[in-house]
Parts: sequence; C-alpha cells; structure tokens
Amino acid sequence: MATRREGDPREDAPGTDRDPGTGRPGRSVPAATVGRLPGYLRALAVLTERGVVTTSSGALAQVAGVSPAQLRKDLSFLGTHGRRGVGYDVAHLSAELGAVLGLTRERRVVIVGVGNLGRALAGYPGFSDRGFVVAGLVDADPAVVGSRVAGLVVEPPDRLAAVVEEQAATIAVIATPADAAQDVCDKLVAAGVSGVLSFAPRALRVPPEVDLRAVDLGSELQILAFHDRRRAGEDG
Amino acid sequence: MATRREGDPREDAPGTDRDPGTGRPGRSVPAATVGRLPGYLRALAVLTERGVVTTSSGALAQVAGVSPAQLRKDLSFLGTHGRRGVGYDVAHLSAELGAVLGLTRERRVVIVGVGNLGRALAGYPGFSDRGFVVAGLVDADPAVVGSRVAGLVVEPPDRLAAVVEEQAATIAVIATPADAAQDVCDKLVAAGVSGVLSFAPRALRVPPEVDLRAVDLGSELQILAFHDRRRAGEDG
DNA sequence: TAGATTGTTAATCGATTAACAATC
DNA sequence: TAGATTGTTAATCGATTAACAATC
Repeated sequence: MATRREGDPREDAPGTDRDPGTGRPGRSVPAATVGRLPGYLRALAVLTERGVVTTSSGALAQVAGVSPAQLRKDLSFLGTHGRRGVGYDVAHLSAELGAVLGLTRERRVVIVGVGNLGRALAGYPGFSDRGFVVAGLVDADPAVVGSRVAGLVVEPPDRLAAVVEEQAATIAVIATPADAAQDVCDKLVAAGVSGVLSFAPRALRVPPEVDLRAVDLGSELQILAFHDRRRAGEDG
Repeated sequence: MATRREGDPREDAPGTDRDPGTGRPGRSVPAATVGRLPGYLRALAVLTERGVVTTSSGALAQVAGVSPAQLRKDLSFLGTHGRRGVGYDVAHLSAELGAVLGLTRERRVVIVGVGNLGRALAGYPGFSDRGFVVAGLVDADPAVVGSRVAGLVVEPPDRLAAVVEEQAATIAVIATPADAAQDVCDKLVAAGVSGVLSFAPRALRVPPEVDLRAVDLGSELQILAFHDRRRAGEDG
C-alpha cells in the first residue's frame, strides 16, 4: 500500500495519493478495480462486435458479469466520463480503458520455463490479442535450449539477463518448477522487469517496486474441492 | 453469499451460518481464507521436507508469504488448534488442512478444450500431485477427437455429459475458445459438476450452487501492464 | 418538460492488522 | 516461575452496495 507519513494518515485528499512505485502523484486506483478493468475492456469488445455504439452501465455490466453500481464506481476512479442520461460511447470508453491498461504501447514479455505450460503460454493467442509480444524464451534443460518454440530459439539460463535487456522486456512469466522459481525471479528482478506473472506453486518474494501476480493451478482446483466436499456432504 | 431470511439478517449467531450450497449448518469460512489454505498446505509440505516437526505461526507464515496474524486468524476459522506457548504440529496441521481441502478423497476432473493449453493442463503434474485425477478430455475439433492425450482418448462434444457421468467427475476445466465457453459451461452444469475452472477470456454465468473460478491469462498481463505504465512514467 | 442515466456520497459489509489475555 | 505463542477481540482499513442529486 502507499507509504504514508506518520502523524496524519489523511494528509492527502482522496484521489491524490502518491503512487507506491514511483512516489509521483497519481490517481490511486484500488487494486480490486484494476483487476476488473480487463474484463470491462473485453465486454466493450463484445459490444463493438455486436455493432453497439452507445451503452449504459446496466448493459455493459451485464456483459462483464458485475453490477451496474460496481461498474460505475470503478470507472469513476479513472475519471472517465459517460454522459448522464445517455450512457457511454463504446469506442471512446474502449480507447480510454485501453490507454489505462497500456494497450497504446507494445509490452514485451520473456517466458522462463519452456515445459508443457511454458510452451502453451508461448503460443497463447490471448497474449498477442492484447498487445503482448512474447520476445524471449529461457529454459534450463539442455535438450530444450537451442530448439525453436513459437518462432523463438530457447536460450540458456545464463542468458536470462541478456535476453531481458536485448528484448527490452518489462514483463516476465515464470513457468519453471517450484524449486527454481525464486532464483529465476530474483534474476528477473535484477535484470529490471517491472512485473512478474508466476505459475510456480510456491510463494515468491519481490521488492515492493516490482509487481507480482501468482496463478497456482493446483490451488484453484483445491479451492473448488473445498466447496465440492461440502456439496457432497462429506464431513471433516 | 448465503441466503438469509428477510426481517432479521442477524438471526444466526456468528459461526453458525448456513452453508450456501447445502443449507446444512456449517462453519462459515471466509472466501479470502479459503483462497489461502492451499498455500498453507504447500508451506507445510516444505517444512515437512525440511524435517521440521513443530512450527510457529511466525515461521509458517514466513514460508507461506503472509503475516503471522493472518495465518492465525485463518486457521481459527477451521477450529484448528495449535498449542499456546508451543506452536503447531506440522504433520497434524497438514492432515487437518488436507481434510478441509478434500485431499482425503480423489477428485475427478474433466477438461473441455484440448488445444495447447488444455493439453498442458491434461499433463500438469501439479494436479495429480494434489490428488486430482484428469479422467476425461473433450474437444470439438474432429482432427483431435479420437487421438490420445495424456493417456486418454479425446471424446467429441456430444459425449460431454456421458463422460462426466461415467467418470464420476465433479470438477471441470474449460479451456475452449471464448465463444464456446458458455455453452460448454451450461452443459457441464447440467451434467452435474459442482465446480468449474475456466480459462476462457469471458464472463461465465453459473447457478449459485455451482462454484466458478476464472483465470484469464491475458488479463493477468494487462494488470501487470497497468503498473508497468506507471513505473515507466507513461502518461494517460 | 419528462425520462433516463451518470457520478458520487453514505451505509454496509468483509478482510486485515494490532494487541493482548489465556495458557502451554 | 518466566518465556513463548496461540486464539480471539477490537480497531482499522478497503471494497461493495444502495440511494440519489446532478444533468443530459
């Protein structure tokens, strides 16, 4: 969370918080809101495809799977303006959200770990669809290094920092086994990436200025199993 | 959220809420807590491997990447008991968490959509490691149907309900393109699965008794891009 | 003007953190 | 007993929902 000076936790007026990463003044968008923005952008793409020109918070929220109140609240953090009594212009709002989410510039991604999952991610159309370019692949297995995957030659671990730099990658994906993940992560951070998406089933530590997101596929199923147990009436 | 009768939202004492799925009385565990339990189980496995017999909330929280206070609070919802002044028995706590997360019984999983991602998931070791059995695969592509993937023959879409039933699957994974996902999801729900893990980049609707979790890989990168923009000092 | 819909405020709810009495 | 550590309560914080005045 944003650093606050002691003594007066309410020193800044709402909406003028300091950005935790840069210290520069910036609009503070709640984490929960940021997490829903990509969904809104997708929903707008669906409406565009349907030829819808103007929409309302009710209609857009329906497609996005949230409540109209939540959608309006979320958009309000972006200072985005619909028109009262009218609604939102689909093309305009798409452009605004795209800008907020950085679609105006290509983001370059390095994937470390080229097993089955890493391979699937390297060719995942959902990445390129949204403006991400998989620009480098790294793996520790000598049998994999040098092979061509998704049009790229897989590089060895000692080339990791060089690949990040040469490719100007700012985002990294970790798809290695759990026990290699922290070491890989440390090296990626040292190489200067600003964000890491990890699929390794373990907790990773990153410095506060680096953004970490972790997806643990096994945990997702375990969470479903928790509810499955209850539904099946198993005791415990 | 749990259904509540009108007139008195505080009719049940805390901790005696009705289970939303079954209506039976059950200990209510907050969703945020459930989401962290798999991480605690993983952390305990790490300690076990290190030969640790007894641990403290501080040590375990460190490995799991949370605060000691949060760990203790979370465990308190399970009625789990450590010993004051001593700590937690690693083996005992592992067993308790395993039971809560349903590791005492095998969970059978059907994967719909056998593209690159579905294929990677079919062979993902993190599933079998945690007691999940991938018991069926379904795909709409005639070129894929009938082929063998991860030891299973891929079945056609019209066999979906039959596969769920024959394999006694209670959990489904959707790895289809976005436009097929809702239809597949409806059929899985009709076939009786209790939980769905979707990788399709769109909002899905399920009835309240079915548990839905959605992982959108493209959105994950977009969320990282949001922070990357700010760190890079791009305006917008 | 009348109807529709936003943007925002206030109320509610849930989750996290801090502190400490209980107790091993 | 003295020291350690839990389980729980209270305080804080953040997120969601509801309601409505502003305004197109």
